[in-house]
Amino acid sequence: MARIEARNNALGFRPLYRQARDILVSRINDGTWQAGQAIPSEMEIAADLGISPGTARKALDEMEAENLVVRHQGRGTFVARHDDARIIFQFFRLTPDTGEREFPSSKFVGIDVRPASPDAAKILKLRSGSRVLQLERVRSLSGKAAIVETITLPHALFPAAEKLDLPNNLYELYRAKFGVTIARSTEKLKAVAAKRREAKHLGVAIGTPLLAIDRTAYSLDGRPTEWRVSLCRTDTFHYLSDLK
Amino acid sequence: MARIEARNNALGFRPLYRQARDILVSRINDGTWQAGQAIPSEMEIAADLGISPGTARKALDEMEAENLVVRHQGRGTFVARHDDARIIFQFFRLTPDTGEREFPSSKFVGIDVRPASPDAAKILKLRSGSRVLQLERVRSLSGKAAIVETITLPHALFPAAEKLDLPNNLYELYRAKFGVTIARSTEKLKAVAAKRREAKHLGVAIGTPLLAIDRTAYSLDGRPTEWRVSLCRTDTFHYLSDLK
DNA sequence: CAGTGGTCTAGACCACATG
DNA sequence: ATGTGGTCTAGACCACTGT
Repeated sequence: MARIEARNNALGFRPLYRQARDILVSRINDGTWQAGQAIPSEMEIAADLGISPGTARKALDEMEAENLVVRHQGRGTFVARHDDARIIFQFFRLTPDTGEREFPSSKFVGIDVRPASPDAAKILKLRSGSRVLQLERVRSLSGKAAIVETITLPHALFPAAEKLDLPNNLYELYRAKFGVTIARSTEKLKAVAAKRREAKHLGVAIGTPLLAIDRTAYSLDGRPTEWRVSLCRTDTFHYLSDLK
Repeated sequence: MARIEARNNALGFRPLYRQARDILVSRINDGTWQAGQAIPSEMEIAADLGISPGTARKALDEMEAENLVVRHQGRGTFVARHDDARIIFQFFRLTPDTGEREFPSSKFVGIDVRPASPDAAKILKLRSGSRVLQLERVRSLSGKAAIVETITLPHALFPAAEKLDLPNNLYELYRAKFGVTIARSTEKLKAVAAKRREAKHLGVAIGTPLLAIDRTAYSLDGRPTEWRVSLCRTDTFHYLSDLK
């Protein structure tokens, strides 16, 4: 169907399996294959793209390593969903000191559309002054307010989102309603003192040390798509980081 | 040389390439292949183990993903060194807010051998009361004191280490002098208020929010080998975490 | 049983580094 | 020119899931 050139020696050599990966990713990206659905078998993909099964398999190996697909022996290969537990915990690292990892609940305390601040414009690569959607929420773990969070999104990518009933799992919303899949993110962590606003929301004294997480999240096409600043109390929680 | 059984169907099936990986890892672990050295070519390994080159390659793929070896097209495969920049930054995530990542300098301020605290014994899986080596140091980035660090090691694994001249890069020391290779680690992060001791070392006011990093590091054989608590000022630095 | 992904093999050729 | 790792192919068989 979509034959790939094997050789492109001049200055840029892209392996066949990576070209194949890009084609398969674009089919997820453009909605041809929806989250949770099975994609064609390795043999079919190989035939479609005019490559050998081993090469198609290597493309899928990469996509599995990137958490874009999930494979089940004997069943097939499926587009990853953001509500699979392991995908959620890919991004959510705050954990109770005792007990199991847990998905937080959310209460939105602010939703509005405004011109992008210089910081927001820079991080999201927007023209300064273009409109952004700003969400504020308080998240709880084990029934205890743990996180005060400000989320900034390009309004052009999420039109009229401010009129929706916002769910707990935003990344699943981005995908389902706006066709935006968050693939990876970068977080910068600092320790800061609680100011009046967050102290009130979290029920701690002003000046209490909080963990500030400054996250930029990137969609499948590699563009920065969400800016999120989270202030977390860490008296009974911690941020878990595995270095491999 | 060391033939592997292909089939072991009864209740535990271990792929050939993983059995091969384990054999290769043990050769790094026992010092047969030293850090920085080239290991035999894929063809030689395949012949040695009585497997096909593709299977040997897959074993090496895994080891490369685990940062145990580094491959260079046309040159060969080499045992990873902890002084390779990318291996250092695998574990050291504190970064100046402006500018490039940088390796910190160290000044040791305390070295002694003592009975393990209950916490230390639990984390390092030691009998309570067995002896541990405890190191304290202050680390600087861009010439500015940034981290106060307490490192706890099983004394039995690092005999007479307290008499050595301790270098900046401890993981390279562990490997070179004691044959212990640190392969991965887990970090728990919290925001805490500076107490008198760390405030003095870092030149900040008591009560300043600091980032506390509680790291347990595991050696090649999977056993907890080092416990490290780092208190970091994050006014001009941040902890970088990539979520993929 | 058929169909899927997972493992393993065997060999050809390409890209890169070194002598 | 040689040897290394990297890519690609083609096919066999194994393990698992559903019908």
